[in-house]
Amino acid sequence: MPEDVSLATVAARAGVSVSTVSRIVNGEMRRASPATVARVLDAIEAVGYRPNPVGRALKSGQSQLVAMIAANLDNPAMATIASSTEAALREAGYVMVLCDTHDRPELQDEYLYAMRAQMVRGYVLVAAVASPALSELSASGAPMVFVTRRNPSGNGPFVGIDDSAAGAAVADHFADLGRRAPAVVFPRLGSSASRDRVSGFLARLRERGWSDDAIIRADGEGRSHLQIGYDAGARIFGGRDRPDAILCVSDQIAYGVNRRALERGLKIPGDCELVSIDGTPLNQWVAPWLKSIEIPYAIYGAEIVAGLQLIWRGEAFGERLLPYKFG
Amino acid sequence: MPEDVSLATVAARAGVSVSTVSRIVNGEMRRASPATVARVLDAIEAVGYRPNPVGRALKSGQSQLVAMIAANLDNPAMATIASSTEAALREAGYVMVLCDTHDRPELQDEYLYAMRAQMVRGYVLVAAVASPALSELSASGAPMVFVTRRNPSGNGPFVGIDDSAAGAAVADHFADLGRRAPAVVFPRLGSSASRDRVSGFLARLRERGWSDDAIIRADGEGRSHLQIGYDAGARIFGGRDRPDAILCVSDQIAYGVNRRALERGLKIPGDCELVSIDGTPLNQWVAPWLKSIEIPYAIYGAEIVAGLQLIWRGEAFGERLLPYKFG
DNA sequence: GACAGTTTGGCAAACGTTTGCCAAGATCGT
DNA sequence: ACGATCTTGGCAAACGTTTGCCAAACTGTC
Repeated sequence: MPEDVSLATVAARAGVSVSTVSRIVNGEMRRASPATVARVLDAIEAVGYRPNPVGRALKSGQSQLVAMIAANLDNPAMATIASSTEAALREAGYVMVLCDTHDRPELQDEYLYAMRAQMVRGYVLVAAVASPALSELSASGAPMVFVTRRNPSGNGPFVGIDDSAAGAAVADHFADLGRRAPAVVFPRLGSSASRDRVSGFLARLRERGWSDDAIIRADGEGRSHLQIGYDAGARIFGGRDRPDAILCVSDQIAYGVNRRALERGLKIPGDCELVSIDGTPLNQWVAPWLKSIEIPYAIYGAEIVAGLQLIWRGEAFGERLLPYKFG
Repeated sequence: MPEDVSLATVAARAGVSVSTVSRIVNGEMRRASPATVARVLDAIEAVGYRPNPVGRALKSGQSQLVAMIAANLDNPAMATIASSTEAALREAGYVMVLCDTHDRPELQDEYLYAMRAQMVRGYVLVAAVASPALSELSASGAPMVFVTRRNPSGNGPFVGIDDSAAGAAVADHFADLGRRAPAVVFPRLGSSASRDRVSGFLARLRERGWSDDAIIRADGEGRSHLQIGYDAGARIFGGRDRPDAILCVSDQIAYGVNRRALERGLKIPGDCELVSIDGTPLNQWVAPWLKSIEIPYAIYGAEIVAGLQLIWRGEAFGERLLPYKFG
């Protein structure tokens, strides 16, 4: 209903100037007598005034918008991160702008420029990829938080898990279970997360007596983790050395590997134990055969926003490693 | 790099006035001599000018923002709609703001007001729920497109499938297969989509000779379709009349029903044929046992944006029913 | 009763645009 | 050579805010 109500509308109704209303709206109550304040507050109520974020942004040089630049929304894990971040931002009075880069650096750059033009308050980069605009922006000191993958150019605030430790935990699990032929499946173009998971896994296996070439490694090309798992599965199950335990660095890779296993008539987890890192809740429903390191994506949003707020206040925010569960 | 470049920067460098630059930026080439145009274009290039969307929005009363108000991002189908819409909007030069209402009317209202304050160009409502602000906004003639669920208050532009026909197609499938005891599982608080799917299914079964009480109906409470399916599954499989074919009005409901079936030791699709309406690509990987009406969510974005553009041009846009595939 | 200090509130500029209007200068027809 | 018309471009207002600064009008003090 309130169509065109601005400070001027309120000011006219309360019989004061625009500046007085503005100050009251912004909580500077000392700048007016109690009587005036009351009159203005009444007027605000009466006409249903709400501050115009655009005018505010123009004047102050920053909007209430926060950009989330994500690599791929079709990935349930990222969708959950997006959803929880959106909720946390709203809670804090901000509005989330969502950009899906499909993992392409040019698109990421286009978005970064567009978002700066929008005077966004901050950037949340989920699984960011290296790109010119990113290093530029990161160097300029813009408020940003990296999620899942660390800043590909330099470092910066990070929210995620201890990927290396997660990989090691899976190695321990395989070893404790008495498995003899462990394997790991990962994307060829690894992010920092993938790499850390794999190297943590390998390092722990070495510590527990495996020789390096006794560990089967299979990577897959492309951006689709489903396809990566499926392709790698072909090589793993087709080779001479059949693994009896496989670490998949993401849920989707595990889905792909499992499909291949099914096609080959293998029993999961009977013939081969499958463990993934992600552990989205959907697994319980559609992939009960899958054991996972569960990453608490649903609380990422709160951590991300807490981090942003620290940065806005000028305080330090290095990294926040969240606890995972091996369920 | 270009930090604070505005029309004024360009104007100063080209030795013309701000207005001239503005007009040229907006393509009004006839308002200046070719020489001037060239000079201005050079200056724009040199300083790396990009129009400030905030200033523009303030002046023109509308931003380049389009609000997507979705019920639940954790649902892969909606995530895909969000992703494809985002891509189509970017293509057309707009920026998507994402709001997740978790199906709650108050939150939806909060968002609608916030988005109007942002002077968004249009609204995309995915699975909208009835709420005061929605009827208000819808009555005010704001540009909006309803997706998946029709406008709960009145009608408006719609993008979706012919839900009733989809339900009927499943009924035909069951009949043709010779199934004798069909069932349907749906959420108690049905959206227009759910209702149409169910009624299309029932109507066709009646046409093909079933009496109304021979058809098993099971609904479930709550917002989680997974849980709805799981709960309904308990009743369906626990009852005396075991169905031999079940229509689940969404993928997630089917996941829930299937889990229950597994727990009861039933073979899907051997003992009972399961068909869902949604058919997200993930099914091929994690639910090969599920037959689906496949809704082309990946092309929703393009249709939605095309619809918005029609509306912006003042042309009519009633509804767009997209073809589904029964795969 | 004069002076300083404090309240209270308004004026006006600024943020980056867009656009109606006006004014020179150029072009043309007669 | 003179008015009519067109071209080219600038001035200034406006969109809704915020905020530095100034000016009344109080309050209190000696």
